[in-house]
Amino acid sequence: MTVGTIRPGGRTARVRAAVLRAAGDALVEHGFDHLDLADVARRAEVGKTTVYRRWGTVAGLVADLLTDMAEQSLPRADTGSLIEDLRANARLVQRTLVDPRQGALFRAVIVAATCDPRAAEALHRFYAIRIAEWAPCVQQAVRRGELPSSTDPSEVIRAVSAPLYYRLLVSGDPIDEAVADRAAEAAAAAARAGVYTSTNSPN
Amino acid sequence: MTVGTIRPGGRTARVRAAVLRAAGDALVEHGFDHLDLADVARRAEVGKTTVYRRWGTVAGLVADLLTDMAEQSLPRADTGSLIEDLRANARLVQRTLVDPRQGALFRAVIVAATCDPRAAEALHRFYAIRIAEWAPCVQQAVRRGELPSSTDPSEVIRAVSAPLYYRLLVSGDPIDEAVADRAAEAAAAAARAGVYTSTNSPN
DNA sequence: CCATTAAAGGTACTCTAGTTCCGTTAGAGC
DNA sequence: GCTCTAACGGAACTAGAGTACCTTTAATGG
Repeated sequence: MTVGTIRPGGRTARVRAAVLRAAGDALVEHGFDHLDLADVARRAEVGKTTVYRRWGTVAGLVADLLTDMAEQSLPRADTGSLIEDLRANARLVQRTLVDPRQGALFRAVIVAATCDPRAAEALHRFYAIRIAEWAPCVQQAVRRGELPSSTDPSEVIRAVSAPLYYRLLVSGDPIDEAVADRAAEAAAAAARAGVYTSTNSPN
Repeated sequence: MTVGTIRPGGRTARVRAAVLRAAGDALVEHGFDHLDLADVARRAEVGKTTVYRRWGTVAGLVADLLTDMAEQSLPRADTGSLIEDLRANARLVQRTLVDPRQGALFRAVIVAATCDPRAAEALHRFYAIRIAEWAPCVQQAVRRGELPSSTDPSEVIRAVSAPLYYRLLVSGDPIDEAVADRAAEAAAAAARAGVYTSTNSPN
């Protein structure tokens, strides 16, 4: 065997999978702070040296967890109506954030992103992917003539999620279906009013 | 002197002020994680035992810092036009989040809130106060007939901030004046469309 | 199937965040 | 201005997160 060969197969991949799963569990239970890499190693039935060598810090581990999460994506809706599509998106986000496990996970990775550049990079890529996945439903609405032609699709999708994350992280207000629906309606109303057109350069 | 007297005056208050200022500086420099209470004590020229005794944990200290921040509030705008008032609010938030010191501080306290119940409580009270301070400009717009009568003022104010915080914490996209203005316009458009009316109970 | 060596595992160690203990300082009441 | 004690300060101590070092396992290429 030649020198310098990388060995991603078999054991290495198995260890990574076990550690990431354990990291998710530990994050949900203890949160981003109070997260002990030795505890993660124990849960994953893996040497703690391995965890420290491969991931180094809690933030590094979370960054890898996010990269892994970005790979599994959910299909977007396509109902033929902008408001219905946006509502579907808003409710998907709402259910995710309200879910005890998923919600805690998202909080944890967002926290990690504010502490570590790699985690931040992974988080931003994650949302860039998610937003790009849903942008087509705005583009279709433009083609159908529901929205101004120069509407920025990403901006509309971001506008749907923003109020939900604001509640999760900032105001702490409850995130129910009514809130999700209002977020979708608000984004649609603003888009229709031309707020998200690229020609709209406010003084 | 009687047993059980509390002594908030003089030294105690001085120590608190010095520690909170030092905590702010340290948060801005190192962030919420990597924050060492011994370091805060050193900066404040105070015994580290004192810091541990009075605040216990990093999260506890940040919670107190937030309580202190909530007390100093900025006056709201009153231009006589909804969109102008909302724009003023959006730009105020934008400048705060973009400012190196303030931005880092806000990130830190939001992170602290996801880790500690007391910090969360303090954060939610902080934003409840800020939102209540700005709600009157929506109420006036309602009185002027710019918005439907049953519009929820708090919801409009939240809608202005949400996209900015979303960028700060989630997507990592830049937060410039144009973004702030768009946030204000979007909130105004949605409000005018009746999205934030209490009678709007989406299926 | 065998040789080679990434990558994992175990143990002993270090270093520092957080605690304990006790002596000192200074604010509140008379 | 004297007393009492809440609150602060310093130093020694403890625990556990993170590191270093060396051994063992198993993936890869021939």
